[in-house]
Amino acid sequence: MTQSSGKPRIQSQIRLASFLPFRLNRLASEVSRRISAIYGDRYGLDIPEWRVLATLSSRGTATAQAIVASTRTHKSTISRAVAALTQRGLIEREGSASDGREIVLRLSDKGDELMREIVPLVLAEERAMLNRLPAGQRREFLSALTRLEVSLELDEEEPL
Amino acid sequence: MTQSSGKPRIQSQIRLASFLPFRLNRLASEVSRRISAIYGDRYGLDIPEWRVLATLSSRGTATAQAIVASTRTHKSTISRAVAALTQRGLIEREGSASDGREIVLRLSDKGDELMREIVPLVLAEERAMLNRLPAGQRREFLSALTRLEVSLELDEEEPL
DNA sequence: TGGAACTAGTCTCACTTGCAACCAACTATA
DNA sequence: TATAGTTGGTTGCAAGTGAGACTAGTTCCA
Repeated sequence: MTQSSGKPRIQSQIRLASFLPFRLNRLASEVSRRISAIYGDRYGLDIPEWRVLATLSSRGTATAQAIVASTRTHKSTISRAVAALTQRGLIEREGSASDGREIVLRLSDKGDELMREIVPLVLAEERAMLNRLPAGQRREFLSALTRLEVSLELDEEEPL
Repeated sequence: MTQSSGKPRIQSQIRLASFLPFRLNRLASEVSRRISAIYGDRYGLDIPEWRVLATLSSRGTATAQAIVASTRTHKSTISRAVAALTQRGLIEREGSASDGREIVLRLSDKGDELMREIVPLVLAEERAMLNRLPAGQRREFLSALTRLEVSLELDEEEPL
């Protein structure tokens, strides 16, 4: 009665299994789970902490605000991650000369060593997942991803 | 010093902007945000509630356990969503004849009407996002998604 | 038939995170 | 140089969620 009769003009049933946001969330959380198992279990970092370290590893220095903007993570979350990492001696904070409100962050030697250890493991796991796709499809997938990001304006990030 | 000298054999720097889990999470949350704005703002449903309704709309009836399995959502989350939806009169609970522990769930008339109203809006928004990709790339993207799901074993769902 | 092992669903607890209020420091305008 | 508005960062609070204990009901098998 629901769909076999009458005018099926409008799709009024939905299947979660083929519904884009559901699929993306499920995939993203599985991929994150596998990656964060590396830095989480072995090194006791959570996702926000990892993002801070990765940003600093990539940029050298950054303010909390810059990390907020580039990771699209809430500033209170970043603030807490920064506090925890400082506590553990993995990053260093230094007042900015030009703006007394800002605090410039950088990896400590200890943090830098840690990242040199973790990053190759994490990138290897990322590669292993992407390699489940044949090369052509992998390229297409990544370029579609890029196009969606641009189109949804997710890529507004200051260049390094 | 870090990368311009010596052996760059191993990649020890990371750029979040090109890091798969980061990109997937960001995309998934943006896509979810846009879709859930529809059923959230206008109809006061959260994501777990939406998942329950969508599953029931698609299957007709289901137990909480079946919804847990097919949505990969924690059973306590589903339990709360079911309670809220029952409270609002959108779904009905009926003890199972064959198994006294189970409760069979189905949309109420009110819930069915609601879904007939929401689903076309939601699907239109999903289509609008996918249509930002040209047809060929869209196909490739979706089939890569499927392949990743299979490969990561995310698709173990009972058939309808 | 009488446990032992298992399953469906609820509930409590702890943890994470977003919101929003807040403080301190900066900028612009008069 | 006083004042209003803005911005960087922190913190208290509340909401949402997962882990896991718990209850009730079922299945299995001696």
